[in-house]
Amino acid sequence: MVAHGGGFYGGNGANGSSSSSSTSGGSGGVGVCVGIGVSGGMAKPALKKGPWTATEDAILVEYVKKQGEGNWNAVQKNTSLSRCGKSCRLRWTNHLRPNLRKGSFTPEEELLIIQLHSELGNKWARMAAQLPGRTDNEIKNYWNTRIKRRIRQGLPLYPSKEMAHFQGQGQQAPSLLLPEEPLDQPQPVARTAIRGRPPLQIPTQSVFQILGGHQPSSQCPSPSQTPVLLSPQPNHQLKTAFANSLSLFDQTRQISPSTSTLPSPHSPTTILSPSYNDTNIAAAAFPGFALTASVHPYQHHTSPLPSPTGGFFQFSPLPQLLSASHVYATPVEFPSSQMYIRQMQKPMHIPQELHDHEINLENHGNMSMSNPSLSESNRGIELLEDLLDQTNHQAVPTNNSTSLEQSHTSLLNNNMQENQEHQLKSTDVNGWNPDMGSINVCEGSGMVNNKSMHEELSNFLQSIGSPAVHEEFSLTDGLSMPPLDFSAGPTTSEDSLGLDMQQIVSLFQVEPTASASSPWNNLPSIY
DNA sequence: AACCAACCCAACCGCATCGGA
DNA sequence: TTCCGATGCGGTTGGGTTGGT
Repeated sequence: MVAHGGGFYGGNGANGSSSSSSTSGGSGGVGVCVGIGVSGGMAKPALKKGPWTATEDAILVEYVKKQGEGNWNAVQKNTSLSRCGKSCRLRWTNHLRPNLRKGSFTPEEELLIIQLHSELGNKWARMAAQLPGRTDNEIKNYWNTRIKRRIRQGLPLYPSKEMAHFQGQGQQAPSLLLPEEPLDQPQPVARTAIRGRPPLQIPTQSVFQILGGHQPSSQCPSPSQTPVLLSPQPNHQLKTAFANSLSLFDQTRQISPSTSTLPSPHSPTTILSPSYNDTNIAAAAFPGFALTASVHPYQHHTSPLPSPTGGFFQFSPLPQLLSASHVYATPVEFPSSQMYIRQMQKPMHIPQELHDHEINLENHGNMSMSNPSLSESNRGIELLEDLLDQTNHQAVPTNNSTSLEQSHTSLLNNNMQENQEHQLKSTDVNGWNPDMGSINVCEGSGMVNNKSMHEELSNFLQSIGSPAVHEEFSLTDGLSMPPLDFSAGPTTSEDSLGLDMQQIVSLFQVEPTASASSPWNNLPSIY
């Protein structure tokens, strides 16, 4: 092997580009050998490429039976096989090793893949480790074809059936709420009549374009220093709505009714660009939506951290406007791991006046909704879709704001103000809504996989003054840890709770009063 | 039947990491 | 500490297959 000048497949790039084109045509990959076959003056069997034959498989299987796995480069030395070690290893792991599961993925496997991908991103090998008998290549191929199709069809990455499944299992759901749709089946793009209210995915760069500001030049280390400058343009209100959402990325921004009011459309407004602080959560209020994640380019994994060079922002429907209870999850970076802060949302009571108001707005907007409680979010969807349309048509914001858009932005303003008023009404003297439900902090599936990680998680939660964890930790090594008990409550200041503060404020749309030094002092008795 | 586009998937490629000398 | 081979991983390629027209 060494004698070959250190090269797999001949050790140079020369034959790389031609690759399998030379091998394929023939049935069974007969006899096309590419690669450097000569080293020094001594002729060596050329390294074969392309599809494996049954004979080759048999040789490799026999070899592994005798010698065991590993030392793949020795295969060529010790057998008649003219395959490089790399190729042997690949063939073995992907096709020949025992206990491989062949055939299409089961629905359970598909769900697991989706869940794992939401947590791990494109970590195919790690995903494969949790799917017995499946290879990383298989999973990768499955995901890539599935993703390509869904993107082409304009569908979100994670169908809601998976969400329902995770909720039913008490498992961790990805941070996305999605429309009802058959798993992995082609569907037409739904531009209107959205019943399930899908999240919307809007290219990151387009968002920054729409905002008319600068996008962060790099993701790290501190793009939060870069302000986004909003210029006053006809669609200023729309942009401001976005800006308000994006600004909630930044935990230094004070969330209060005064700061969340719309700025004058005649003056530029500076907001802070998304912060990349680890403890920050991207759960920003938008009428009927929340900015729940950004999806990184090429990796397809969600994160609270927007990627300035690609990917897209994801807006999900706010759960409190849904008719049934929903799990609303937001990923947050956690030391050495990932975890979720999950809100177990009780069914939210929607006051009659708000309900009526929504109906009025619908009538005013000539909208026909079968479910009044969804109307606000549907307007949000249309707003966002309009924006998406803009970006899809390469329309950097110009002066031609449509009447529809004006109507939308008007409704947007009304709704935001109405929402605020309603929130202030329904919260207690300290600004906390007793109907908010509980917050559980729990691990991402498969991430807290041993006792030490559990302890690490425990320490972390204590350090941020987290409330008690109600759920048991199911560890992947079969152990089950008792719920973490922080019933003594937080001991830290509001500052160290910034992470939770912002999420709570935006998720529950409540406004802590300035005098409430520590929101945990006023949490519902469920804690 | 022929054509074409989309899909599937095995295999390849480049790079990163690990570990031993 | 450096070098280098072995291994692992993720992205990409391209031929075969399938389904629609």
